[in-house]
Amino acid sequence: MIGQDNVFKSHMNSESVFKGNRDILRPSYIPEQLPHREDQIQDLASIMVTALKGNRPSNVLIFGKTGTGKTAVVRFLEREVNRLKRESSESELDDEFIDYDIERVEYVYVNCEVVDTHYGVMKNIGNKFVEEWSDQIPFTGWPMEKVYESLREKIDEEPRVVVIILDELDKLVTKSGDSVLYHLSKINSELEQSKVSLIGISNNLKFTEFLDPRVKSRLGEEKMIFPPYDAEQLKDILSDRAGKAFEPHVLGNDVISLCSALAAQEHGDARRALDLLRVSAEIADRERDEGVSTDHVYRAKNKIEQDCVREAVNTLPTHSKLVLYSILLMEQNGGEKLTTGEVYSAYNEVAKGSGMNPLTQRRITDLISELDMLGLVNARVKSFGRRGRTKEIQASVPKRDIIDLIEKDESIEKVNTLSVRGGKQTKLM
DNA sequence: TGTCCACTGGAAGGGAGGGCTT
DNA sequence: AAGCCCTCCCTTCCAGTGGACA
Repeated sequence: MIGQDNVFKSHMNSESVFKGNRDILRPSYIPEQLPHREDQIQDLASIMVTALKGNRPSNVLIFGKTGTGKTAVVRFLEREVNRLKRESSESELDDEFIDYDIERVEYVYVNCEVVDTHYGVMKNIGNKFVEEWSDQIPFTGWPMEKVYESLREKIDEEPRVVVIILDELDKLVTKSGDSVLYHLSKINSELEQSKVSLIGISNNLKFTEFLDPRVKSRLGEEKMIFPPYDAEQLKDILSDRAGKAFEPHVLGNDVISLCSALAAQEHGDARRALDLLRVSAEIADRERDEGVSTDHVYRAKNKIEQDCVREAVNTLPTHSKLVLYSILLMEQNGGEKLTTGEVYSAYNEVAKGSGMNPLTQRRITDLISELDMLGLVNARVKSFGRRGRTKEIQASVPKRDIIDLIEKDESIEKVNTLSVRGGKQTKLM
């Protein structure tokens, strides 16, 4: 029941620039057409069509930067196969598919950024073929060999062609090595009824260097490289989606061009372009503006960047937060280009002040490297000759904002900034 | 040219925490 | 309950390093 003065009421009745489903502007949405990826779709379809005939398609490795449509193309084909399967079960298939064995094709999608352990990947694949909860592989507890055996048996229960999509595969390999790929790429020799084909998706061309040569050759039977989109192509993609997502005449003249141009500067990232357009419209909506203007786009750009940093900081483990906090406090007190030793001393004080046992310096060097990888600090190794060799560390986030954000964390005690000196520290060891 | 500093970063291993098996 | 497995986070140990300086 929505009462007379319910807080949502005024918002529910307000006009929106969106025509309805705003998920159309989310990168995960797969549209009916993928502009400027027709060639890639055809290439991949020509490999995957083998599966529809009941044979094993070659394994495929797909490379390309973020937002170049790799996942979209693969999932597009998955959807097409599922559509054929549906039509086939309802006997509505065209005659040309009469000789095909479409209902025996199964797709399994695993995002290795989310599931990044051997066990997790095997478990996820195996459980796709289980309906009963009690038959599921548990999320921990089994030896690897048993998980693999169970996965193999489940796949081989009936004759089928299983296409396993491993998205963000480089994340799995750099974190947990190539043993999953080793097992999956040789699984066909142990299957009696079924066949397995792998599609690996990665935005890092070099990750195959970490692979065992046998795995590398089995996995890379076919390779595809997705080029970045240029500004014109991004414009087509955005126009296509905007037509479905917005009421007519809502978008200002240059809104789509600007979103495309900004995203093209960042290696042609369509995901970025879509986010920009969506957030711009959300800002316009929130301010009850009737249309989206380029001003909204610039503000959306800032908002996305800020949200990214805040999200990254918020999800840091406590000790990483303490390290970042120490760096920011030292910089605020006049320190610049800090060394690992200086940061460690400051961190020691901050950790003790918060009632925590400080970690070792070895561990802190790893945490600093992680902060560097996240783009929250800039750390590079520099030699000072006789004065040693160490990292030179600088924060690359807005100091005051992030200090405030970290101080909101209950487990971290606000530190009297005067106690953490900028510049050279006296050693506490 | 050799020394030396202040680390870097790899390797190995411990232990806690999740959960299964017997 | 005891024994096992896997993952994560961490410590300990230590060889290696770039370049200023004697």
